[in-house]
Amino acid sequence: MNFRDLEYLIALEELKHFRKAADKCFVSQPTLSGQIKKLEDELNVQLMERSSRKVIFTPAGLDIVAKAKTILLEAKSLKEIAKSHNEPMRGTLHIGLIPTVAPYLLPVIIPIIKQTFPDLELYLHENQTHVLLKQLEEGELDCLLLALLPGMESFKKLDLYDEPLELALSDKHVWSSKKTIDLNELSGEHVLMLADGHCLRDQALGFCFTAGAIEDNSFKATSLETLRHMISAENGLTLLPQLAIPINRHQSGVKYIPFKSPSPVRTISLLSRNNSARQVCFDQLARLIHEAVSDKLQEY
Amino acid sequence: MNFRDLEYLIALEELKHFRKAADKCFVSQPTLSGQIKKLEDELNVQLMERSSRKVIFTPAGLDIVAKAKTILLEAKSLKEIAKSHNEPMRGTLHIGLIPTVAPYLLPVIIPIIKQTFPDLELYLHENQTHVLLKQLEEGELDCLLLALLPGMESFKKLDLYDEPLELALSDKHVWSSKKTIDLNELSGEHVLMLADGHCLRDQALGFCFTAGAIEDNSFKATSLETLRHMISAENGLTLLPQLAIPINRHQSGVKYIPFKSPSPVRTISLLSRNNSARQVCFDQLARLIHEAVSDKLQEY
DNA sequence: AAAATATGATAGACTAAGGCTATTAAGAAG
DNA sequence: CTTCTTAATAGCCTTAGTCTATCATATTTT
Repeated sequence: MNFRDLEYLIALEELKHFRKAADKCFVSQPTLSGQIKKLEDELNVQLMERSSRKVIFTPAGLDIVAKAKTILLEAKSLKEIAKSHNEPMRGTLHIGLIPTVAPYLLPVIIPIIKQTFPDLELYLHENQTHVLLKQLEEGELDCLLLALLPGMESFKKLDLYDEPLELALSDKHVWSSKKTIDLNELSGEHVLMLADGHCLRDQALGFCFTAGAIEDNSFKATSLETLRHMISAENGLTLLPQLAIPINRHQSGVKYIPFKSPSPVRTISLLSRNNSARQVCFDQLARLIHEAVSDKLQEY
Repeated sequence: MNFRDLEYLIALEELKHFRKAADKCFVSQPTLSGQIKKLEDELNVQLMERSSRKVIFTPAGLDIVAKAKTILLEAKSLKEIAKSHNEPMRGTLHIGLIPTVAPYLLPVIIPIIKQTFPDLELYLHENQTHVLLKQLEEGELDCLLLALLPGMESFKKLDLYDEPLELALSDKHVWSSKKTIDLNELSGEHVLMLADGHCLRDQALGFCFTAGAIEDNSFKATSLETLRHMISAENGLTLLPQLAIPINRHQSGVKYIPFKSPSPVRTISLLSRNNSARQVCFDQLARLIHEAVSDKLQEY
């Protein structure tokens, strides 16, 4: 049995005439005759009576024509589904983000995405890098927005923006009035850090180690916001990414000082599976995010 | 697109593995790969991501798998429908009967048919011969139960029973105490007849003409029951088929006298289109009716 | 009654779709 | 670096589906 056979059958029921039905299906009369016969053999039912004057459908034939019609409708609907999925900026998209990116990046990009791609239905998953990578690999997520680190080479990468880190300190701190600061000045200083597992912790630790700074082991923050409050309360120091910093670099008792060039920086990228079907979608999304964040970072 | 392709796709979604899915479908892995690829090309959507380690379905793929499943279910249901029609003694049957047969034959056969073939749904259509023949030809009726007449050769015929005609007369009539009568005794007698169009009228007229009897033109009955009442009221004569006659041959002021051999007789047959799909059904039905009526006629 | 017409079935050849085996290519794992 | 796994590719073969031409049958016309 065959979609084509069902079409032949339906045409025949409609026209009650082999040659006319064959014409309608753009095949020869013997072809249609043969396929109808084949269908009858396969179903082991006589679908119609033929004579040189009339084609009379049996009850079986009529029942089967009715069912055939619903099948062809379903098949058409399947093609419609395929067509609707053809538009790349449509449908659901599961995006993974790391906690040091999500709360600061999303307010910048979500409104623009919603406006530009209204048919895109976003699901946002906040998790640490290693979890996200696993979920991406398993197909639970479609793409990730995170800081690029070694070990991500097996994924397709689209760079979005380079985000400088700045020094955050209490406005009571002796350095609080500095306009800029050199990374090496941190030498010997105690710096507060995020908890294990946050990639920003590892990156910040790297910069601090190079500069000769020391991690303050008395406290490990579980989020940037906690870290920020600790700076204000404990008169400590830390590194924060620029998007987490208010434009005027002074808020709630915390001051933010940019580093002199070369500033410590992290690269935020869009990661997807190498063979993902939605590269077109990701390309467009990456370009949009790149532009939106460039505009925003320019303000600093 | 193809039912087989959809099966391949569903197996692949279930197993997430080309070779295993191919095994499940009893084809080689390259065959399945190729058909899936063909399906993707045809639908112009990527249905899954392949890597040497994983098969991850796209949202499009999942949607299409879901639809494919419903299509295959419908296809299965179509085959079920075919199968159910395969049983010959099942389903609807439109039977045409003539008015001089229906009221006397049906009480004899309907209970037995219902009991023997409970899955047969009967629709009974009472009409005169020429109407029935047209309806049979057009496919509106499946078979006819009627008196065999010339001009029915183009249909498939199954003889059911030969029904003798008997003489009906008032129990006040001088002949009313006769045990039997010879057809030739009707010579010169006035006989009441059915109205035009009833085949029994033509048959009875034939016998009477041969015997030298004369039609009483003052009255033409529209049914056998009217005719019977007229006999009682007018002291007339007529011929009635045996099934319309009470067993004891005397009821409501009418007596019935069988003819001496050779008795006038009509043949009741089952007619169907030569190429009807339900010959098996008709054969069985005919045999059942033949037996039931033989038993009944034996009682006279 | 014979010829013409209409209509579905059959025969035989051709094409293309679908299938197989063998091999390749690309990742992943040891 | 090699081995293993797994999907893709190449090349060949079989079969299903198609076509044209013709036949068989029934109906209508002459």
